[in-house]
Amino acid sequence: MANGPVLHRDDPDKEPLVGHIKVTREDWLNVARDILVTDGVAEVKVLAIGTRLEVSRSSFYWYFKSRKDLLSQLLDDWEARNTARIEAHCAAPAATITGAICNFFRCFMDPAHFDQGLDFAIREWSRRDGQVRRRIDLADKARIKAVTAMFARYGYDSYEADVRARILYFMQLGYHALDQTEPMADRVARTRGYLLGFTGQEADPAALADFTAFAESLG
Amino acid sequence: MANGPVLHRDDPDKEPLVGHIKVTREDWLNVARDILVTDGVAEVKVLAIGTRLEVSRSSFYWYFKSRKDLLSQLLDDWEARNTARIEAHCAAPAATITGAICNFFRCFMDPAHFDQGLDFAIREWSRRDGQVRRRIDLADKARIKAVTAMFARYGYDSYEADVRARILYFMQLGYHALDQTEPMADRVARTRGYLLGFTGQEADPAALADFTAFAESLG
DNA sequence: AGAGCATTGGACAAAAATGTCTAGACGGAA
DNA sequence: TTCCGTCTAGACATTTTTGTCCAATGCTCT
Repeated sequence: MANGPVLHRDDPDKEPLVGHIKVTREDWLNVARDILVTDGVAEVKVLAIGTRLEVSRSSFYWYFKSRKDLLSQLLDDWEARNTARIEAHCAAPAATITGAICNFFRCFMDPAHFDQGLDFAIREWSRRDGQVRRRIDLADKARIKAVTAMFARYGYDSYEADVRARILYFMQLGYHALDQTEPMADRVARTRGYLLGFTGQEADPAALADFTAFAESLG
Repeated sequence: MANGPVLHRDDPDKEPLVGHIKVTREDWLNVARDILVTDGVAEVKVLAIGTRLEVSRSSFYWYFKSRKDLLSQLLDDWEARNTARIEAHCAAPAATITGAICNFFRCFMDPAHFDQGLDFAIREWSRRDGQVRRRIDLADKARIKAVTAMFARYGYDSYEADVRARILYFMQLGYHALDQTEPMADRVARTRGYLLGFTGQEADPAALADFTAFAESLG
């Protein structure tokens, strides 16, 4: 999607090349990012990108040292795009926590503000690459910190703000991280609070005891 | 992980081949599944599997027509494993809905009952393959139907059971589906109920109005 | 118009991955 | 033991993808 420029075509018999527009480094990056999002990192191939840009692979190696170099720059690009957006939206003023949460949602709804597909694709990529994984983890920490601060602004104490931030953030992102190292007990405990509230049983101490016993039995 | 058999080695100077155990179709399938889970479908390569099994690629083509054929059989295998387990756990008897939800959780905690990594890997795979996507969609429908029936057994009406089933199911699986076609308004509306309950503001009509207006403004 | 740089095409090489074919090893049945 | 069906190694062919090199083209500036 969304790679504007049509490119250098010097077939002698074709168009006289009036609107000749060169393929830029950004063009390569844009197409690469699109393929990363739709097909995964394994499909980000030099020839495929070049074909879509209607140029040979040669010019790729003008802008990038290698395929590996391209992937690295793709990561830099993502880092500069998404995390700062979330932080900004969380910091936006609102009269109530409800309004602030709406602000948070808005961030994810405008592709100009946040590319959800890109975030997803890189999260998937991180599963197979330790380097990428480390950068994702740092980004998540920074983002959750921002959401926590948002809740804290409306009077939630440290613990309450943190739990709400994590659930809100992971509900929205789809909890793709799926941290296999996190003990199941923690996930149950965290989910417990939500379920009790949602099922309208928060006043029922028996149900709370059930869940608590269950979570502790996992230790 | 977990590929027991060591294999045919007929180096004349090595071991006399006493415990000769052949590589079976299941061995190929097991290693392929493991690679699918840890590295994604793109990394499921004939040579890689063969190396891990310590046989040449030749015998692969004895059991499978092609790489494509292997992937197809991997899908069949997954279908037979996971969905039925969820349905069984949801149908298990429990005194209260709280207990039933605990049963549901247990299903995901025992790798013998449900391979979460496999489910995740295939969900990811489905993003790039329409055929796979269709099978995942059918599986999700069947599973949510089972969870809905579970809530219904404890007195929730049709709508309430369905909403709770979806949230419980997707919270647990991590909402990997991330259906891009589902309107954002629907997601907000669905999440709204949760958030209102969780933040303890369900008694606040102003907050409810805020969310409702927001969801409707997305029309 | 000419010089110089940025960019590109196309030829070449090499690596990685799939698939085919054949000879042969192994074990069980005749 | 011999024979046959099952399974495997290794050679060969092909396709896909990456990376290198160099000549040539178009643009910009003079």
